[in-house]
Amino acid sequence: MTDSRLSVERADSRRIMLAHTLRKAPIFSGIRADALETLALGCSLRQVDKGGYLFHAGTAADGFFVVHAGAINVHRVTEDGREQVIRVFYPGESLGEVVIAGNHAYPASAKATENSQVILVPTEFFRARIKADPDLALCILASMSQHLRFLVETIEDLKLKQAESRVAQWLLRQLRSAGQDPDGVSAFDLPLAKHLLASQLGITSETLSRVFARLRAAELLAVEGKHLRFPDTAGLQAFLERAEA
Amino acid sequence: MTDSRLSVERADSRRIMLAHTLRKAPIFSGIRADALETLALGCSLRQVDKGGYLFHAGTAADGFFVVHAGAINVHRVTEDGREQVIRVFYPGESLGEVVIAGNHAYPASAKATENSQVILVPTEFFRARIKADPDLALCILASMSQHLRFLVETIEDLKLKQAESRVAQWLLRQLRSAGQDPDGVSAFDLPLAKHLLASQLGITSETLSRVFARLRAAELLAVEGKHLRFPDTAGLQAFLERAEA
DNA sequence: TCGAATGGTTGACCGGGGTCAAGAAACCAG
DNA sequence: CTGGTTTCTTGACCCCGGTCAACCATTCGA
Repeated sequence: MTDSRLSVERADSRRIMLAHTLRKAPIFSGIRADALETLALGCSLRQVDKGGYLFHAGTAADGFFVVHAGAINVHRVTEDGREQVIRVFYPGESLGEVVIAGNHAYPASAKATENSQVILVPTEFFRARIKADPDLALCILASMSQHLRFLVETIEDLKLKQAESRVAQWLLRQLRSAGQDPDGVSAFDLPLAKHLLASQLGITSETLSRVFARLRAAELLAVEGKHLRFPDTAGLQAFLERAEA
Repeated sequence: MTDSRLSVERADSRRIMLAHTLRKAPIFSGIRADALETLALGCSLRQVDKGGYLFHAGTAADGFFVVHAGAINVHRVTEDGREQVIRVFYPGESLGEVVIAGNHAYPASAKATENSQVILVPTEFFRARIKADPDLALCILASMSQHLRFLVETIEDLKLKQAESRVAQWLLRQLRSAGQDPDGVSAFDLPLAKHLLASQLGITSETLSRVFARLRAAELLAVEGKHLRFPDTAGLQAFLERAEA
């Protein structure tokens, strides 16, 4: 029965791969390795091509997701078709945990902005796992807290700050999370298309272009395609503090 | 030892009162009565005068709160002093659950907009209770999911809808949640000052005034101080659908 | 190799809503 | 009633940023 042996091996390596990805996800950082492997047994890997949807706002919930590769754009769409990006998720990050509580649908839509792989953690399966291991509930709680903080800050920014501040702030945050020295010359590559960044910041791509142009004129930024260099991060910081408000 | 007996009786009646309020809070709707009374033992009632703060953004977390009476305004303040209301909470609603996960501070500030009483559920105590009764974690999860949905919708509204739509939408929601027949003549009293409502909707009080004036001109609304009457709710609904975008 | 599609930049225009300022109205305490 | 707050309304003005449109720069499939 070579066939059956083969499929067992495949299932096994798949489980190990899933568990490996789950372990790298911050949401499960507090979970023991064996518990994670058990969890991985109920999960599945989904391939989503660029532009493909993981789910639509208002549709029934399969479960929540952990990004394995690629990038997932979570957004709302109005009746007349305009989009507001809520946030873009990258490998290791989790989204849609909101469906674990209650039988509600997703509050937003999610689509891949590049070819992606995501791990689906099915709602019912995960709920059952929570009963066995209540720590899992705390994982979700912690992750949702993070999301909540992010959303609260976003709301403040959207109404209380202008386009320039939001862009400068975002740039400085990226610099920091890229681990660069905050007061030296540094640079990074944009992880998403500019029009998506614009939407996430609540502005149009035209406005983003103009802000970049102004920062370039002030010699605080150099743009080469997706590659951004910052000749004067301290100056950018000062610019932000001046523009703040 | 009349003194001690008295204090026991006081503590007893206080516990019963707290448990009673907690039972009415949607967040604990799934919890058994005896478990709630145990929970009430670790909680305390706080009086907050109008204008007084429950907590400030960034400060260490005591725990989360359930509103017993009054109204609590959760908001963010920028460095230059401007405020953005995130949401106003009324009796039965809970806020600050975000501090249950992790040792982080509150993401926003909360102050009473009228003399209020709130129940404090201390972080450490509640965490201990979760271990004894994991269902409590699910309560928090459900409540945070609600908040998350609310925030996501707020973000969409702030960027994608105009002042008129937001006001009309808010009015119609209030009408519905006031349990009024949605297609008859109806009315309600504003539960908060107009400038607060304006801030929650992400506009200035001047703009709110102007929107009210326009609705009045269209004979969709009559304003008498805090009392709002709606001679034509169907018309208001139509107005919203027209203005949506 | 050449369109066609996609993404980005720039300019001209304009409108929603913010700001400032002056009243009006409501709400007190004396 | 009266003077002082606080809250709300209305008008005049103007600026940020959205929209529309033209124009590059890349990428990609045929």
